Amino acid sequence: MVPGHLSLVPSPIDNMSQNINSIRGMEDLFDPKELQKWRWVEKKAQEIFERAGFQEIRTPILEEAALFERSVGDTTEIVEKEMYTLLDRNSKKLAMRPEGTASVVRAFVEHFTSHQINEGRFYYIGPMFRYERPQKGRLRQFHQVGVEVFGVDHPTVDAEVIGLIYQYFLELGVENLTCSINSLGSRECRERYRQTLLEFLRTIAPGLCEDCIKKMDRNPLRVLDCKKEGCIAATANAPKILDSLSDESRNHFLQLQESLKSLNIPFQINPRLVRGLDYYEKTVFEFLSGELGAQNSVAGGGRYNDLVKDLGGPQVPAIGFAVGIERLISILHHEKIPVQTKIRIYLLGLDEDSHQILFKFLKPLRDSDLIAEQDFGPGSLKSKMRRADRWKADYVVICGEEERKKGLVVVRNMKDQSQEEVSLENLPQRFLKI
RNA sequence: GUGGGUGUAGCUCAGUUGGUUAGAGCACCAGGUUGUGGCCCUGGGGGCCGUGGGUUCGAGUCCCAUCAUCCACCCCA
Repeated sequence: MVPGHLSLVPSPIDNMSQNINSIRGMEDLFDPKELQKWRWVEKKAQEIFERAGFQEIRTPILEEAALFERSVGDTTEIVEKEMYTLLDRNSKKLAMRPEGTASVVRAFVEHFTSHQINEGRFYYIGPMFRYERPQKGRLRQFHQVGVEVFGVDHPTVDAEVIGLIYQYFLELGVENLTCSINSLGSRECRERYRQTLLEFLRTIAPGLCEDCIKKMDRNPLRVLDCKKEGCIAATANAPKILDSLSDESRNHFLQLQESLKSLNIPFQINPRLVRGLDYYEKTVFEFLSGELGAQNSVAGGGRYNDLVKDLGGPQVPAIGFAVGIERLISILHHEKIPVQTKIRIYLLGLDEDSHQILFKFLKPLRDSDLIAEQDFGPGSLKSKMRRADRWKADYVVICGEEERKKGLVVVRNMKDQSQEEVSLENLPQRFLKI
């Protein structure tokens, strides 16, 4: 170390013995049962959304930070406080995506609208990143499945989209969800409402909490979202956004309700529902679970008719939503998950020569769509059998000196404990008839 | 960023008013037939008691700091 220089970084030697652990709020997934749920959730999403004419899209995790500043909004919590940003080697400011919509819109503008294709239906599955304090239902790396529909501004499409999530939950067997909807109106309605609300809030400001007073001028709508009793009471008589809607927006909202009813989707109107992302307008919605603790929102979304244009594309209306996979999985208790029932075969040799003989069968067995593993480990037959059992083998193929002399192997059925001798030539076929 | 709870074996946790070599269950390993798993029995390995300071003759136990984790606020999926 250079004398006179303070080293803030521990020397490599100090570091040597220190374990490196996963970053807070980011998890390793390796529990087979948990992963089974993940696959099920992902598979169902593919099925349902592809049946509804959506195509998958995979966008990069890293984007220019400006993308999110311009879409999600640079005064939102997500962008202000929670975004993972970094400078690349050219000092370009990048961000790990905190949500999916912005990237999909960026890609849509880049690859579709540039060729006069102004409609499209996309779905995505992938990790999102937000620098928050982890707690129940909240991680720093979490995963979402989401969909975006570009090209139509029609309430029936809103209902279709909400219906798709509803069906998704239904087919996964998730219960106890409530769907809340609201309308923020078009940009014009929203601006008009902002003014009336602001005027109202000023008159009741003394009754609001500190946070709300701070929020008031920057984003007055969010005051309505405050969960403090005092604020809820103080704003009880606040002008309702639904009263500020233009005729067009109001009709849109009413038609949406009609469509939802005809689809038999239960919903409630929550006039205080305001989403934390700036790009929403008109329809917003959210699915809440009663089993999640404080972070009870499993899915949320809304319409964003001006975002495509804001990001440099033509005026293309759109609507989308995202489902939180971790939250979804945590309320997915009753496993209706179809289990894989392939036969598991454990090849167990007792000496080197037997290993060689069995090894010849390993690939053929796997090629016949069976799950096969060979034991090369140390130990007695007893301990090898223990391993086979722990591995949940259906059959164990045993080969030792005795078998080698006779040119056969012993096949043990682990369930009924029966054993039979099978000649080497017949070994792969032995399992095909099961 | 703010508040509260918790950090002892791979996992779930005991650990008395500070007092010898720190415990249990599960898991793991070995043995109980010289070549046969689960159940049972016996034995075994494995802990700088999160980390760093302090008080004390003596700290897993008390004090301070720090880190991690969980829950809540905030915000969101």
